[in-house]
Amino acid sequence: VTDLRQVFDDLVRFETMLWNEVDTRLQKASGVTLASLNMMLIIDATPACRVLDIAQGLAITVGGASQAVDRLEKAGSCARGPHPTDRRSSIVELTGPGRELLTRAAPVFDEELERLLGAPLTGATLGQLADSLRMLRRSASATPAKPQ
Amino acid sequence: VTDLRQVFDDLVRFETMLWNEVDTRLQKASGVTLASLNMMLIIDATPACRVLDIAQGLAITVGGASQAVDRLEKAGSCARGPHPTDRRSSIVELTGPGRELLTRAAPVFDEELERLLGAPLTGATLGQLADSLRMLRRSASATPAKPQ
DNA sequence: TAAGATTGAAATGTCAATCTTA
DNA sequence: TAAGATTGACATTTCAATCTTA
Repeated sequence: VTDLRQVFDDLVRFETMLWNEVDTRLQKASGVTLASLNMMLIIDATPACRVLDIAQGLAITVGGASQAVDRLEKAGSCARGPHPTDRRSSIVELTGPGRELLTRAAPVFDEELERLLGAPLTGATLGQLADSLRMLRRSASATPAKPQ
Repeated sequence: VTDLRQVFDDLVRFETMLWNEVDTRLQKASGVTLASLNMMLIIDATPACRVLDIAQGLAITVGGASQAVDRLEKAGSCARGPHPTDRRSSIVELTGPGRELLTRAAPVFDEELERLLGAPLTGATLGQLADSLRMLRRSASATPAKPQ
């Protein structure tokens, strides 16, 4: 049988190393943090993106997402606008400079992912890993400790 | 070909959800944070454990590990003692209450791992996941962005 | 000089309380 | 009442500077 503690350990430690290395490289090459890039990718991919959508996309709390938007907005990479049908919400959009930054940083991001995630595994093994992680994520989303 | 951004996303988000759910359950059931439990497991498993060993085991910086030991020591779960051959170092050991806490919290930890990691996957799939993560972790350790 | 460790400041997340609008 | 969002207090990590000993 598989040692679940070992799997947990390898998962958490690899995620930490992966995040830190990509983040370091990204800041040196493009001046963006990985957290910012991640958020910009979500904003870019979500039509009429709300703060709540960012929170769910990043798997962080709404409060944390609101503060993250503050920082990205202060940096000039995104802006809040009025929501057309719900005045409790704002629409978060990338600014011109934000879009530029995203265009510049994305290739660096992809290079690092290839180096740390793609290169060490064969195509078939990587495909199995992708399937397992997608399954685990969906399963965890469906079975929260705090229901509702 | 596999979408590496999607793999990265699923990996990071699942890790976040897994960590937060296990942490919440652990605090309610045993009054320990997952960060503390993780550190106590390393201290328990490492003979003559130094702060540096904890940093490497958790994949965090030495500064962060030093502060983490401060907190665990303040909580009464571990203690620094003199290193027998190197006076720059300390030896970190679990106290009696720390060992008790570890004994009480470990089963809760294992239950949560089974629920969120073991149950959603078949035995064979889980075994492949374990192999891939071990490989990726070793690979990332061997190819740091900052050499040495 | 280098290695192990500590410290303070800055960044980023959680949580709980609160505000506004559905 | 509930949902979306904001805010302030707190926790934990990184980074850089510093201290002590090899």
